[in-house]
Amino acid sequence: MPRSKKSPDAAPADAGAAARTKAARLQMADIARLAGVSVSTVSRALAGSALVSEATRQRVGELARSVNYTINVGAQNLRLKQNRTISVVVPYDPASHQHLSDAFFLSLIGSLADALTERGFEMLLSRVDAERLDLAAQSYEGGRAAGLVLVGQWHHHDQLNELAVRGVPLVVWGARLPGQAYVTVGSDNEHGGALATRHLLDQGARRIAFFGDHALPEIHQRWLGWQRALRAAGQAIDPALVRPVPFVAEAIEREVEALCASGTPFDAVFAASDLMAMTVVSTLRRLGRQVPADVRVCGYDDIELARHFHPPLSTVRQPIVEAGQAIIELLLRQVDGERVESRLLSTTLVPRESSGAGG
Amino acid sequence: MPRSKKSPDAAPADAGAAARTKAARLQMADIARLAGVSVSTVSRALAGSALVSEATRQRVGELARSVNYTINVGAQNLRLKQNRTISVVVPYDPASHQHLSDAFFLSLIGSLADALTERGFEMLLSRVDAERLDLAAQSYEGGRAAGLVLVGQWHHHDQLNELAVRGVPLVVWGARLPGQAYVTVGSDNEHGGALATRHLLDQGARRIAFFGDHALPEIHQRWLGWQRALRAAGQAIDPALVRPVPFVAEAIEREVEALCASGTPFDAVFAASDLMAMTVVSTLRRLGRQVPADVRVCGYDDIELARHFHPPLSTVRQPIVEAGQAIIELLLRQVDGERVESRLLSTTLVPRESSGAGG
DNA sequence: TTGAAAGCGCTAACAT
DNA sequence: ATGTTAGCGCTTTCAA
Repeated sequence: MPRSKKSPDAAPADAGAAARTKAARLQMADIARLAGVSVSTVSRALAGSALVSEATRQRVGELARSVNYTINVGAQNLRLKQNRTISVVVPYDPASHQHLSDAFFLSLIGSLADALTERGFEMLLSRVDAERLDLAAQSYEGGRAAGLVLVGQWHHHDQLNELAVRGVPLVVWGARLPGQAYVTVGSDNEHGGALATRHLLDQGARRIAFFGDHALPEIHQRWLGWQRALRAAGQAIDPALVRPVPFVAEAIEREVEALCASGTPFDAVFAASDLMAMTVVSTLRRLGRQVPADVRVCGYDDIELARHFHPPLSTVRQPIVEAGQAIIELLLRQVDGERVESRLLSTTLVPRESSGAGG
Repeated sequence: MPRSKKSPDAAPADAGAAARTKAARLQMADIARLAGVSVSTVSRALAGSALVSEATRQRVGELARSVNYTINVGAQNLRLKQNRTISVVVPYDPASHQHLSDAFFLSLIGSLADALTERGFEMLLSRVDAERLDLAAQSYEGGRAAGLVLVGQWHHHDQLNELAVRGVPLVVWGARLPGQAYVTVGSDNEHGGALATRHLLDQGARRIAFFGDHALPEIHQRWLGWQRALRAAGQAIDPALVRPVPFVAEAIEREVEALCASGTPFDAVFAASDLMAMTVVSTLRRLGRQVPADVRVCGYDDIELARHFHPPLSTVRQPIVEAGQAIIELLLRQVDGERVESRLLSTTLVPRESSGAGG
């Protein structure tokens, strides 16, 4: 005996299937029936079309609202081949499988969310193994997102280039690199590094250690800035003062201990991030060195807590809100088919007490 | 002259329309053509169906991979009426129109992202005016998300109840309240408040001020814990020591100044969040009061930076990773049609130097 | 001003 | 083992 023509598919017997929709949600046909008009009319009314009489538009609109009907955006997108979703991807290092935790990135995500919300876009947030960045493009390829934001460039210049060449609308938060086909937004890391270093010199420091993993593009540029400022001041670059260290509290603590134990004299630290600077300060203090009296410290990022730290942390501000806005602007312009250039955001020095500045 | 039957719609002349897809993405029909099979076969092959020969499955799979084809999840969801997306909503106070910035909430979002990624779900992140929480349900009603997480309860008990009654799968991070139809996950705020307070008493404090807006449910419960611990110690509750203050740095600073200026003696502060505690500490220091020598301070949350603060901040830990896991677990069980109970996560005291503990 | 009907990209019954 | 076909919820042409 043939099934009813209305249901070509078997009634789902797998009642417990994960993520299966429960109670059927209202749809346009329901509203149409309730309003006594056709679905086309409902569609037009809800879209505010002038093709529908004022009265009908009102009636349909109110009806929809009163029963909490919301248009099915998936179906709408499918039909319209459009899409107001942006996928924000945070690559993670599979080795450290670190959780999303750095205050700076978290804030950046907040500012991206704000920038998207302002423009009526939605944000799809996901984490992806940094070795499998090609996966990041799936939400685009699958039509789920109109474009991609990658928060953090890591070592994956080539994979990113490939995505861009493939035509994926993409903006990466990170450093501008030679031979780069993708669009980046980032702060002027080299300038920022130089600002911090010159400031420490101005405060009387003569032996400034650099803390940070300069294999990463952004950190590398901050390191170049450090070198440039030292050279400009006529100082030699002492390799013993370069302390490559990942963004991991334990590693930072060990590195501070190692530096102190090494006997290499130093009277200042420029750390590649505020979080790192704070860890450096607390470790120095534990080892009996005063900040800023014995060691002047400057960080990078200017996260919210920097000014409440003790001593208040001198740092280089990366303009987070502006960053979120710029990333989204450049991305949406790409989505519209425009060709856009990478953007370098200006950094500013925020001198506070940890470097012996102000009070 | 009639148009070709293949294109019932006008060719989009609005080339610049925002968020319009550019170059047509590959679809199943393309793969089918390239592989010389029907779309059904491609669909089955990609789904790993046993109904397709091993050879074909391989061939189709490789072909799809080689051309970066990804299934259109929107269309798939529409057809399957399923959905592996969860909408995470952060309500914001329209008055302060504060940006997403508190480290605790940001970390919680990170842990939600992790919990969802683990389970193969995607996360849609959005901010919504706290007065219009009904909007939060739209992503569910519109079939865009299988369920909702609300990060922060604020004053909107009633609106939340309404959502729950309407059958929206929903989990709220916040306090468990009487007459609550929705599911919450939150830390045991009253116990946490009592823990902190008793700890301060144990450290010798006798006049403990409470900082926080106890009109908010979670803070209210921490405040109750404070009261309970004081009573248990046989202390009177001095209203002058209750300092209701919002989570805004300037307001906190002013409140500390006011308390100091008031002449009301106090030798400890229990602050409703770590961020607040840090601001309190830095303000006290500016006013010449030593922490912990003159004033012992304890916070709430145990954000990452608490232990690197100076002095390292005593606090009550809310288990963030566990929170993210619990929220997602309870939500997905609701999505599966199960009825679930709210969950109270245990809090633990983390004594550090700001309260005069350890070293 | 409205409705009927086709089709967005996919899946699955049904027919081979 | 594979193809044909209907239809998920929506928008828009075309016809009235």
